[in-house]
Amino acid sequence: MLEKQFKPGEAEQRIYQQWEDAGAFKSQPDRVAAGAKSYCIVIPPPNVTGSLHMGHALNNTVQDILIRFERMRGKDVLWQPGMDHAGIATQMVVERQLARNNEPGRSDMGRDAFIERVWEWKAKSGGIIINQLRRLGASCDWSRERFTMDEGLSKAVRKVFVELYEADLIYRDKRLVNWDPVFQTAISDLEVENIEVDGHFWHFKYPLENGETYEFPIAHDNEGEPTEWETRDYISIATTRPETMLGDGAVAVHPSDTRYAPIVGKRVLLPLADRYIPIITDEHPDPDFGSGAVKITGAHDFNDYAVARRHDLPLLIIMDEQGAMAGEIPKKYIGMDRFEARKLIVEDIDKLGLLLEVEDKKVMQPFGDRSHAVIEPMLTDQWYVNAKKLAEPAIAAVKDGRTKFVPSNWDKTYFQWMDNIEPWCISRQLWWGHRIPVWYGPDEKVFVAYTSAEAKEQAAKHYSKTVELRQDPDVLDTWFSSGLWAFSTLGWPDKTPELKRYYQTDVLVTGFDIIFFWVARMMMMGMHFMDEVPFHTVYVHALVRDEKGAKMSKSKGNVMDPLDLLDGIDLEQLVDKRTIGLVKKDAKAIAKSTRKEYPDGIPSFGADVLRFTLAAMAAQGRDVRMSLPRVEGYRNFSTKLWNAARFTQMNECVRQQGFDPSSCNATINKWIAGEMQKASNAVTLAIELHRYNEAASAIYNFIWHVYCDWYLEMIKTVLNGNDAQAQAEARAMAAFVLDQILKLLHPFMPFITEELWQKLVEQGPERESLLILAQWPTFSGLEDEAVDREVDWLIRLITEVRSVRAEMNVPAGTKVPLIFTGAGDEVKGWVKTHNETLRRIARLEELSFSADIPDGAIQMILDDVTIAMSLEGIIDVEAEQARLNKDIDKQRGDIKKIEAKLGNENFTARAPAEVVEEQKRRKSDAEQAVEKLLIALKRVEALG
RNA sequence: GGGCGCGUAGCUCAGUGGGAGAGCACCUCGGUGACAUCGAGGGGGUCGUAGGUUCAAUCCCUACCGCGCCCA
Repeated sequence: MLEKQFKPGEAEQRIYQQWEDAGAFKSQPDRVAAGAKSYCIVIPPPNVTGSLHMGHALNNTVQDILIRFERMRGKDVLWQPGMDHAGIATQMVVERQLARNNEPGRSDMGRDAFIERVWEWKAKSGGIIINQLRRLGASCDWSRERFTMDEGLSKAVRKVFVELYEADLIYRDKRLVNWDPVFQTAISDLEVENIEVDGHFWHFKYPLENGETYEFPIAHDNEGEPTEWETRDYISIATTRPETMLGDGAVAVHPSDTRYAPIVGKRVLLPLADRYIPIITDEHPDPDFGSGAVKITGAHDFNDYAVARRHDLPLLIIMDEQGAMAGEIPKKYIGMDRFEARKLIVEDIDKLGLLLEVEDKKVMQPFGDRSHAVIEPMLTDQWYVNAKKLAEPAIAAVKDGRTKFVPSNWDKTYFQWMDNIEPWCISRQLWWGHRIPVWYGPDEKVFVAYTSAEAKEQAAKHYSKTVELRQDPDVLDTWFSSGLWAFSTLGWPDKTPELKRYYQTDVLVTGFDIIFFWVARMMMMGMHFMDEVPFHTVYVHALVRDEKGAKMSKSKGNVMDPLDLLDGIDLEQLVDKRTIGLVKKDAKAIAKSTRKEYPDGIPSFGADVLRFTLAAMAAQGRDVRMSLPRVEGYRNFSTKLWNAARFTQMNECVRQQGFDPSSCNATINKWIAGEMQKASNAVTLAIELHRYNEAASAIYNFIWHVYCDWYLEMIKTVLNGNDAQAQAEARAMAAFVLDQILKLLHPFMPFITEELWQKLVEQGPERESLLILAQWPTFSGLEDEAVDREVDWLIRLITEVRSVRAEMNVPAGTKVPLIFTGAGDEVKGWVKTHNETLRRIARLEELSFSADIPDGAIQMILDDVTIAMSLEGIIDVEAEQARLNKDIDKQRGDIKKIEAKLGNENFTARAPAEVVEEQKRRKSDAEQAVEKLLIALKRVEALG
């Protein structure tokens, strides 16, 4: 006998172990031999430093739904798991650990020792997330787990680098990059977050050479013509970053800006630096913004860099790798931090009498997404991928539909990025990562090779003698290796059977935030090296937000940890967790709101409930708002299923070997067979279309509102009755449908369904396999229109009786007789057949037929039949009149609306015939109802 | 400035060119041999605003208002 409740905490780990022991997660090549298709998903590799958040939970729930679904459909399924090495993040974690332990830092211990240390860290503390994914129920083939720094994947990386270099698609270049002064490495555009902060706009005077002057307009009339001028011996420039002025190479004005026309070509004195720089014209300055004159600091600003290149201006580097002032600038600033220097430079300019004005201004400032340091544009030598070239086939592949985005509008995002793609800077000044396979000779000649031995060989050939080579100290961007993920994990560059079987993979499931980072790069690499798209479908799911729609973030204190929903957490622990590491003021506010929102902490829901909630809320194109009441609702749903199973068990609903659902005689069994077929088709189709919320709601409704609310209720008569044959049929059918329910629900709620699957064998035949390996249901031919009509009538009758009873205050316990008037043979037959069931469910006494409606009865109209509910004693005449009148009004309202339509010639002439027919049918139904209701009303009035 | 998306019941959200839906919340009744994490019944919406297309618009188109995200 089943326990009273399902206990996820106890069951989940046990069941997961069973799956693994049975090898259920492993791919099944033998299925291919038997004619089945292969199906493959590569996991978006989580970060080795990462831990599970709601986004992962949603992402992996969706993947697991697909994987379990296709596995049950008999495909040879591979869900390829793994992690990426997360260059910056991991290096940061280990460096912090060293600092905390007062151990020698990275540079003190040296490169090899440090890398060894990172591996140690990984072995001990890395990859927490993998176990968290297991907790969620993810059925990845863990025997194939890969890591981007594995030997095989590293080999792939080297091959890709060498081949792209040889194809001129990788090159070295001196360009401006985003420089992270904390990690002292270049980072890509995508790793920069632009955030609006409070800043200032400083206005400086740059004096003209030799005290020259010009007339500058300071007032204008309505037409914009200048009316007043002043004589100036300077040009006014404005900047949000004064410290960069030491590196200015020119002042630029727009060619159409007549105000400055007299001084274009002249020179100004660059204050503090005591250099003369030219005034030039360029399209870049906006005449309407600030003074219209812009200082040009080519080596420290992306826009200025472009201007400097156009005009061949000097690129003066005035900062070092840590963001300290350096280079050919006055001695007093050298070595000073950039923000200190900013203050001092403003002061010094002020002292010179050249500070015009300081404005408060919101400025967009670039921050490193890992270090949160202000990013500096820096002129450095880096390695680049010619992304523009690689993007061409990747763009074409989406244009012609070889890869489809779901929902489809994401292709716009993809195109927008790909069409404007910039060279991809792939070198990073880090130690943790794939070392760039480039060696330099004594004369800086570049040798690109798979190994240092090969490089030496090349060099020996080139120089005709043995020379010392120096390997490039840098490593590659992490995304360079994860861009290969879809084929490197399958064994590429070796020609493995897995590569052949699973590439191209099927669906990529991802959040939109990494379309650029990852999807685009996998598309480019896949097209170039495999000559085929890496996946035919990219399913883009939403962001998980809090219940108010805010992005979850530590600083807002609204983060919901998926594991807390699985295991539960008490209030104090939750408060601690949310406030740790925050400044006091924030911590206090967050503690308060947390206490208010979760006065009892969070109860334990288990993985099934979390998964179902995420699936049910994952409507395409909309964010998921995680709310506790919703989670509770789905917990109740799982309990409902559990109790339904207990019910079948108590009633000896035992599965029958080889049971055929089309073999049933009883209407109700035929009906549930049809409903089961509809539900199974709906779930299947919805998953195929990636409409997970629709799939979830189809199975939810079938279980709760069809199987439990009606089917189980209706067969109780038979189950408790004396007809052994009917009883056997109902038992077998109830058990059979429950089995199908477990299968249909399994991709969403794997644990509870597997548990029931196994526990429901106390009687009946053994299971052939675990549920995870059972066959997905497909049915046809089980629907029967006549049966549906009959059961629909029963349901409407019962609902009507219940409704009227409640409305007329007939006590729930009172059994009342029902008299049918005007019933045809069909209805008479139905009533006879289901007599007992009707009496039990609707709490009725005797069901009889009569030509006359008795006086003093409550009257109901069901199609063409009037049904009287006789009560002992007197009915409330007024209430009954009101009830009937209300219904009449409603029906008449409907009739009026329909008449308006039918009276419109355009409608009858142009609308499809079936639509017109439908309206006519509805009208006559309503008229019939009104007619009967009026008679009923008259009868009641006669009483009064 | 460019792009994407969202305004539907008190809340959270589905949905559809032809009779407005769910869950939660709310109100009433109910300890009835699966289930009170339950059952039965009920109230509640001019589907953001204004135009247009159409026989017909909550749905398609346009504009506007409000909100969110991404990119510059």
